[in-house]
Amino acid sequence: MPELPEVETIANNLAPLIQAKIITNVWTSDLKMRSQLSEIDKQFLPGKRIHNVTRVGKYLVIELLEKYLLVHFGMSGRLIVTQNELSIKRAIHSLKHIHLCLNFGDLVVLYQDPRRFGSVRIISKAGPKTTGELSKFLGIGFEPLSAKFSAEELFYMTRGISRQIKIFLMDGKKIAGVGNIYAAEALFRAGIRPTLPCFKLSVAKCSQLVACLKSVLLKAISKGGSSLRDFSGLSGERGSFVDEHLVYGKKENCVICTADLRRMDIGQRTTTFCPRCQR
DNA sequence: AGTGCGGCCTGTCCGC
DNA sequence: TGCGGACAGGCCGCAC
Repeated sequence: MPELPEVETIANNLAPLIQAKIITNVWTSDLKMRSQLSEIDKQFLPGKRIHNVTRVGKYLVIELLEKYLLVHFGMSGRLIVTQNELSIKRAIHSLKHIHLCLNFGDLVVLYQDPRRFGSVRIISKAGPKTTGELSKFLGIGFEPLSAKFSAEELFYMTRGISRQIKIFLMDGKKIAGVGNIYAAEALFRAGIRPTLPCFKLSVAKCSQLVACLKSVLLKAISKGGSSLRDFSGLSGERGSFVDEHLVYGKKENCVICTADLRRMDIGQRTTTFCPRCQR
């Protein structure tokens, strides 16, 4: 389940591999995903050069001269890069759930997504010219690692909001790229109960939460993300941040106070927290 | 406007 | 060993 650190890792790994290269050939499964390339898109891509590979929220942004190719990994999406000694045809036939294949001649980038919650789409730069504008265009909230996302900002954003803080953290229209794993981990590290109504966050708590969210995301990026079930890097390598999860998916006791961790559904998502450390 | 919920998907795991 | 059901959950569309 790629969140910000995983997508950042994918972008960082993919950029040097395909930057300045030209797409020679495109194949799609045409199976229904949240969105997929149209016939026009498919005809457009061949011959186009990759200018840049970045990340906005949980989107992988493959930048061409006139357009953005956006990949959202949903729950189970991943990229696989393969050298072209395997022809496209053989790669598609030997791997299941491939929905997009970008051929660059010397290598092939495959998008694989068993659950098809992901999306692949093309956006014209006629609207959003920069990735900042793209973020606005997509309705994506604050990049949590940007300087603009501060304690003061979070305090301001949460005034008059009654929802539980964990749901707020995971709302991409408010804060970009934070999903179940990093919301749970940041709240644990900040000592904040996931069910706390947003408006009850003090300035001090906002400050802790912003610091913990930033540090947990940065640490995860430095470790290549969390490798859980459906996520692995480009060539199948594992992100090692999974070893540093303190509450997400944990059944052991709290690493700080040894109390039993509690599991509950928050916004239809399983959440683990420490009832003693998180108040 | 803010909020909550259902639906989309299939591989994996667990209990019988 | 085989099978059914629970579970994983980001995002969108919709209703209130």
